[in-house]
Amino acid sequence: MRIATWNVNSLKARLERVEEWLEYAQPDVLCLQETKMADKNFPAMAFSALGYESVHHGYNQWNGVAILSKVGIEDPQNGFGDGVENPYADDARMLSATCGRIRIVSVYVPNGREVPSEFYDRKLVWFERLAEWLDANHIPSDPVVITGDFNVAPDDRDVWSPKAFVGSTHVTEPERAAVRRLEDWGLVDLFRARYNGDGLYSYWDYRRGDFHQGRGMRIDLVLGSQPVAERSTWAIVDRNARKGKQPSDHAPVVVDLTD
DNA sequence: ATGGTAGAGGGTCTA
Repeated sequence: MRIATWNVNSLKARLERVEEWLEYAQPDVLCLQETKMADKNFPAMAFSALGYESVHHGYNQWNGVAILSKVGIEDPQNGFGDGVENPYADDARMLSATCGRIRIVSVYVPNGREVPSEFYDRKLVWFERLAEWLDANHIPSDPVVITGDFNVAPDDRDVWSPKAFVGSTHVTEPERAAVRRLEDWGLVDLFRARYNGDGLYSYWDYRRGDFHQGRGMRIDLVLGSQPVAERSTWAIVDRNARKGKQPSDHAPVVVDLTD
C-alpha cells in the first residue's frame, strides 16, 4: 500500500500536475493540503476517472484538505468533531477517513506566521486539539496515519540553515514539542525512520531560487502508529514534482507499506 | 532596508 501527501498550493492551479503525478506514482492513498477551494468546486470526477474515490473539506479560497483513495473511503469526518473548540474554526485543516483498514488523517497545520503572535499561539492550541483528538479516538495499537503539512521542521536537520531560522516559526521548541507529543503517543515519522541525513526537504520557498539553491525545509510528514510503522518498507520525497512548469512549493512525500 | 514569488481575487491577504 502506497500512501502519499502533497501540499498542492491550489488544486485549481495544480490539477493537471496532480493528475499526471497520480498516473506516474500510483499511490493508493493521496492526502492533499491547500486545495484552496470550496467543496462545490472540488474536481471529484477528474479523480474518479483515474480510479480514485475522494473526499474534500474546504470552505473557500484558503486552506482546504482532501483524501483520494483507490482502496476505499469509509466514515469520512471533517475536523476534530462536534463539541471541540477549534482555534481555527473558520478553516478546513483536518479530514480523516478509513482507507484500506487504516485511519488516514490529512492535516494542514496552521502556519503560525510570526513569533510571537496570536496566530502562533493558536497554532500551538491547534496542535493540542490534534493530540487530544488522537487520544480520544484511538489507541496506539490502532492502524493510524496522520500526514500532511505540519508547518514544523522536527529538528535542525530539517532546515537548510538552522541559524537563519532561529526564533522563527517552524523551528521553535514549543512547535517541535507538539510533534514530539504525537510521537510520544506512539506515532513514528516514517520518512525520518529510514533516513538520518540532512538536506532531505519537502518544501522550498518560491523566492530567491530557493529550490535550486537547496534552501528547503522538511515540514511535510507521514506519522504512522506502530502497526503501520512495522509495515513500512520505503519512503521518498519526489523532488521531481517540484520542478518544471508551475510547481507547488511543496513536493509529495511517499511511503510504501507491505500489504 | 522586511526585500523576493505564487495564488487567491480583483483590496490586499496568506504563505
